[in-house]
Amino acid sequence: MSRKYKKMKNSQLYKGSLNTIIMKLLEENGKMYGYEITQKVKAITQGELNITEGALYPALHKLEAEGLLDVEIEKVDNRMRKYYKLTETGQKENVNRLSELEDFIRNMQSLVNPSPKLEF
Amino acid sequence: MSRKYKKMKNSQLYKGSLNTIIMKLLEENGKMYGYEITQKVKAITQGELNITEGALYPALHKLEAEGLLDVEIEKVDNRMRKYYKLTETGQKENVNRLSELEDFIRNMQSLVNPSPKLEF
DNA sequence: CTATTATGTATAAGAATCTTATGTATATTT
DNA sequence: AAATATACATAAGATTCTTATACATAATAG
Repeated sequence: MSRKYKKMKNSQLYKGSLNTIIMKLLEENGKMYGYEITQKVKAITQGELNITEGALYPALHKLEAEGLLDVEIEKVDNRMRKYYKLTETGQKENVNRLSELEDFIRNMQSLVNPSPKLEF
Repeated sequence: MSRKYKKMKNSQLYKGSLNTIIMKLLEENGKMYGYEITQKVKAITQGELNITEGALYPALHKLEAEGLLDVEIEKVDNRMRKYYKLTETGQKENVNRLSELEDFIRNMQSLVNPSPKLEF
């Protein structure tokens, strides 16, 4: 019964980007555990994106089930940690997803920031 | 019984961005009808993002119900068109959403393209 | 010292958004 | 004459997320 009310309400825009974020962070850091990922994301985005456990853990389990992540359990200070890292398949898939993300960002910028109409 | 198979499977990344896209296009073009929006988006993204009717029409109806869009029916060539435009509230809300989108893009770039670690 | 907060994982119920599949109808092109 | 393009609409199911719990230990605050 800890877990104080944390009203986060991330922008809907982040919906669908969690898997890509997880995989990119794992690529970058080698291995990470769930709680560490939430803290890292919060730090990088200066508190703007707060990944909830209810979203994170199912996502990690799914990526593992799909063979994109490997898990390795450690016990630190008597507390359990599940370290995740990309499998080889995961590394290949990560390349695709980052490429998709670049396309996505480029397309969103085209939509929102159209090249100005030329005046004659 | 037309409707040829159109397998689109947009990247999950676009999930959550439809409302923002709609409102931005309406701000830019004054008024648009549904089908026009799908074609415009396809053109701008060079075919990479294909908005489905099953997503678009419910989204338009919801934005209208929320008071962000106004609708105006016209008949062109004996075919119905429902033109949508931003209400005043919608214009204000659009500013917020575009600002959220900028933050989102910035954050995603930070996550994916971190500033290189300095070496000493 | 005891209550809260931080660290750490997990799942279930429900909301929100989207894909896929239809349905209806007219205009245009093949 | 048939297929495609234009134009709207909704329902079923999938996916992803929020919110609310649950359990457990370590560290900090009052």
